[in-house]
Amino acid sequence: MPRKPNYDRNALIDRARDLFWKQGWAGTSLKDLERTLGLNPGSFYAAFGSKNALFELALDRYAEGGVSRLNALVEEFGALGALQRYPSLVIDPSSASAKACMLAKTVLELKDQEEDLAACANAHLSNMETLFAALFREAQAAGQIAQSYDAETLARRYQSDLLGLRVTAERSDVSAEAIAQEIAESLVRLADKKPRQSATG
Amino acid sequence: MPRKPNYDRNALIDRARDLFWKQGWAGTSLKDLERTLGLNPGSFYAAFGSKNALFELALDRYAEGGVSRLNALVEEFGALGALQRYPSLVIDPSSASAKACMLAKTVLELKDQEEDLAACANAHLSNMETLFAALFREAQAAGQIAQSYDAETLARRYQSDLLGLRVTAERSDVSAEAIAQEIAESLVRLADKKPRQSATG
DNA sequence: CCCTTTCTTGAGCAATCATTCAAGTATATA
DNA sequence: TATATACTTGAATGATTGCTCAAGAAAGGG
Repeated sequence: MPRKPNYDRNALIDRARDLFWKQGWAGTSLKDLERTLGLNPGSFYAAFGSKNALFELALDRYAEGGVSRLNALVEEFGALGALQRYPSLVIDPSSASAKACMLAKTVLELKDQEEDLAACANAHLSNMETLFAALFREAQAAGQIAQSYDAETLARRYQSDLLGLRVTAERSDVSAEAIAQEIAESLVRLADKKPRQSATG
Repeated sequence: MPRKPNYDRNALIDRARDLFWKQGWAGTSLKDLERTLGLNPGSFYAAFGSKNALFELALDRYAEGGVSRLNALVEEFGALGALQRYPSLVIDPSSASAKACMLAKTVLELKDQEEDLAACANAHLSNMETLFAALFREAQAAGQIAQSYDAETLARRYQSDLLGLRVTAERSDVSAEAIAQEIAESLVRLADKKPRQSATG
């Protein structure tokens, strides 16, 4: 009997994700959202409940996108190939509304102010790290990376490099692409060499 | 004839720097500042002019501290020694009010909203990169790093790794220290090996 | 002690914040 | 076509934002 909303909720979440990604949590007012989504306050709150609820949906949507882009690379290029190409993909100027990782931005901005949202972003980052570790293990099983490395350690370092790359990309497109290449090349060097037991102080 | 302020302006800037560092620009209200600095609105505006003006002072102060800590390491351990120790120093839990770089946080938060402040942070980051490059050149002159590397490229990559490390440190103290060690060790490997001309797509 | 100069106080400003809600509008079923 | 059910509208809420300014308090020089 009722009436259907005259908007595509899914598309609205995408647009909200892009806006939050670019402007951050505090930097995005409800007026901004109303304008970008074409929604009046009443409709907005009927659809999403609150600004924070929509932000969490945007985080989930963002993380989803990252995972599926990574999986697409795996299908086409295999585990190691995906790990090598992901850095370049993620700072591709033509792709997204921002370079820096939205999850990292959220943790940095909201750690002290909105624990719940920061925790959500953190969980998504941990999940990505787990995916990376699985890919490193796969590359090891394929003999492309020496068994002597710990996949979890490699994944942590890889994610850290990725986060740095994406911060750098927010500052300068040119030097970022070179760094992305270096990250990819460094993975090749893990094939033969064995890691030392760290003893440096 | 006049009266002297009953506060230490320098100390206030330090405290403001710590607060802005932890909470960000939007996350720090004037009420927060008044409380932390022990200043009423009138005194605050007499002393600093505006919230943004104080934020810029805080950025300068922050950058100053980074430079002088790096220089102290250089005096004690030389160029390469400083580059190796700086990552660990910068995420030392006992040192600072936050792990992530305040300059990077500022760029990420304010790039689209407060161009002037973001540009200021950006300039400080570029300055640090220049310092890193000089240290890499010094290490090359001392025969500790192969001449075939480009010091500017090494500096850019080093800074990017550092930024990633500090974002990671904001999430987990334990894995960050391990990454800091890896960054230090990777510098040693630059001694003998020659870089390939990058040709990977 | 007086006077000038500066600093401190805190009430108050307009603007903006996220959010609510009552009234009006459209639509699918009967 | 009537009715029930949602959705849309937009004015209004109280809280908070960064900031101003007039009035009062303190302290140096004479």
